[in-house]
Amino acid sequence: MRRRRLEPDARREQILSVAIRLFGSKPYAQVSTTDVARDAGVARGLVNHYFGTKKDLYLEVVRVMLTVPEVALEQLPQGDLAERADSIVGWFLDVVSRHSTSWLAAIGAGGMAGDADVDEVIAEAIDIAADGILRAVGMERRPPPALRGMARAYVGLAVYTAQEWLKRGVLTRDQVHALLAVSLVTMVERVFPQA
Amino acid sequence: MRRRRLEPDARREQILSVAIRLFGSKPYAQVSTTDVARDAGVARGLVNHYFGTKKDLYLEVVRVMLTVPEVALEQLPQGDLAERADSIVGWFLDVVSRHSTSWLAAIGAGGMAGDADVDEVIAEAIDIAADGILRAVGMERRPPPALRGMARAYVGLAVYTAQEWLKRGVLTRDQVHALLAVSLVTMVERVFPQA
DNA sequence: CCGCGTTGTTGACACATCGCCAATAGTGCT
DNA sequence: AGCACTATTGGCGATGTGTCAACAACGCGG
Repeated sequence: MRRRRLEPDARREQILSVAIRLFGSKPYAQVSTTDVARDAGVARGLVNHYFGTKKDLYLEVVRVMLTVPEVALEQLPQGDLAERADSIVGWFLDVVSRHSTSWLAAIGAGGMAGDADVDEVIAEAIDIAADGILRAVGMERRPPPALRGMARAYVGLAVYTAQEWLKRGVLTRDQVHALLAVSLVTMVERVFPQA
Repeated sequence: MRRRRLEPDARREQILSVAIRLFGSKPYAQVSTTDVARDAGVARGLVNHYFGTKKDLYLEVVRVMLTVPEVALEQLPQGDLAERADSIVGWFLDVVSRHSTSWLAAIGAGGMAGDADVDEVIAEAIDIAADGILRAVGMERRPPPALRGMARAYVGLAVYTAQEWLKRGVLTRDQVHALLAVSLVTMVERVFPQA
């Protein structure tokens, strides 16, 4: 058996990419560390050596999957609320549809939702998205907790709606876009002020 | 060792109640059939005998948890849209807050989201809720798929928002109520017509 | 070119959980 | 009381996971 010796960073990267592919195609419980090791052409023990526990590996995967380019959030048009809502929704749908399968698997927690650590990682991603929404619609820099909660709820709407489009296929992109844009304008004008 | 022999229905019911309690307090992976058997004062093999696999048992649990009283959905006030939206939202928040912990655990899939069978059970519950929403706001009996998709997305918003209230505590019930009522009216008037 | 130490890598052991099934022993009936 | 029915048990085999001592690939000095 020929062993190949890689730089730790390279090996870690390689195993991680295999894990991303597997966790992106099957739920958590249906992916064994043996699968990851086999596909990476590596002993199972090495996976634990680099990532600790299986859940730790999964946390890394989810982190990568949910890390979306934050770019182009600053260069939003300076038009009125409706225009800004339109463009932020379009940006969100672009990001989601680009790597839809892995994104959906991650946001659905691929079978580990309810676990405290996994929930925390997902919550962070939703927080980032919610803050992006708030900034895009011209909210203050330091929003009160209630306002952020409302923004997170809106992100939840966006997630569910995107699933109806990408997973179920019962909505078109235009319908999703309209639903989210209208909802966002309504929330900004009539709900957010209550916080 | 003293054995006690029960009627199959009674034993099944007893084991199920224990499973509901455990799955309601910990995610799927952290509940072993050994735990269920021990708390039920029963051999582990008996759990498999009555429910088959562990996932089958979990499916039963989720089914029970998400089965909410469909009552009082017919006796909604016949006022205008805003009034009907108000009362359906109030009813939803009542149901959710009554058995909040178990309901949240179930709708979050307690660590099995992504699994096809579990997703199906949850999807059925959301379907029922979505149809209830559509009927409450006076929609047709046989809504087109797109319309049901939009209604399901709204249910998703309700779920996320309820979590911000019950789990995070950053929103008050009044704020949640306002958010959901306003959103529902907006969707019925300006989004649903597109389907 | 050859030992030699560093360390990436392996294989196996211990433990936990699950599905399954033959053996066991309550329970009601004659 | 004896018996048949079946609810119930306990253990076996398979699978998955974390850990760790041992192994070997690669760089380096002689």
